[in-house]
Amino acid sequence: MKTHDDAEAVTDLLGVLWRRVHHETMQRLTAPGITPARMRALRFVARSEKPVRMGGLAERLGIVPRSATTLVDELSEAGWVRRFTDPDDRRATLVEVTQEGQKMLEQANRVRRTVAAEMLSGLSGDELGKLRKLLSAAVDV
Amino acid sequence: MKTHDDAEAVTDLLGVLWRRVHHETMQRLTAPGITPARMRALRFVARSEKPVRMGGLAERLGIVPRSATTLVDELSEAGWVRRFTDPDDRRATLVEVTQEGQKMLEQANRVRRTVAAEMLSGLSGDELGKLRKLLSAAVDV
DNA sequence: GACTCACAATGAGGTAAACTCATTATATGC
DNA sequence: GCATATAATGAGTTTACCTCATTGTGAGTC
Repeated sequence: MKTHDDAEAVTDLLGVLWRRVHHETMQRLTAPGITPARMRALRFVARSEKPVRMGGLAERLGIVPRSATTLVDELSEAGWVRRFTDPDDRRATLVEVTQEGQKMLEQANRVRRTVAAEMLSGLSGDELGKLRKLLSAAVDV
Repeated sequence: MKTHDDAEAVTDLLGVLWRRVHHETMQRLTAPGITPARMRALRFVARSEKPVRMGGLAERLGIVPRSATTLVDELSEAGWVRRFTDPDDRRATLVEVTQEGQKMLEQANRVRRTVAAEMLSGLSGDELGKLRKLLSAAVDV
């Protein structure tokens, strides 16, 4: 069954590539407290115009709410985000990026972009675009 | 820079997909002691005709030798592989799969294939083949 | 044959990034 | 006014890696 073989191979390759990107990024992000997961969370918070709810963040990141709590704890500890209770629903907590967070994000993004580009340098710009499309399609099942 | 954007997006998507596959596999592999990483190691050992050295296993899996030691500890604990000293180089340790290991691998492979296929069900067989090719190219830089 | 250097594996300890289960505070439908 | 649902979090665990230091073995040199 060719399709099954391909699916298996793809999942293996995903793991290999993902670990590689993760590891290389960790090597280069020397500033204390920066990790790929935190950056991803910070990026999402920073991109949102309105403050985001914890739950929304978790969903967007594809993790369980409890994990988002820890993530935001860490970002907040570092001074990159601020937490406050939603006045319209006091059960909820909202998160927004700080100026410091904005600044550090820009720095870190340069590293991240470089690593990503290097890791995928075996592909042409065209292939990269195709890869992105295919992965997007796979994610949005 | 379109290429950089694509590269960034791709690395994010890799993470999302990889975690999804990982998590779903863990949910279904009910037999105790099975994890994706162990399966991957076991698969490599089982596929090799000759017993493999620890170092070779590590290299193949893309991890440091010390991590392979732990992995083999676990597989061996579960009775799926056997360790013995290489008679030709007494510094080295060789690993080979046991019958039990073979049996469990076949079982687990069914789950694995199913999960992989489901996770990637948004793609046609053709797209899957393309995705595999692109990822292979990216990995073999 | 002893010495130095390299290599293979592993002990000890650490980190990142998730997870589950149980709990507390708040909202909402009946 | 009460049962039920939802939001976040405390406590504890798991997976899958990592580095650094150590031990045992092999190989080249003098």
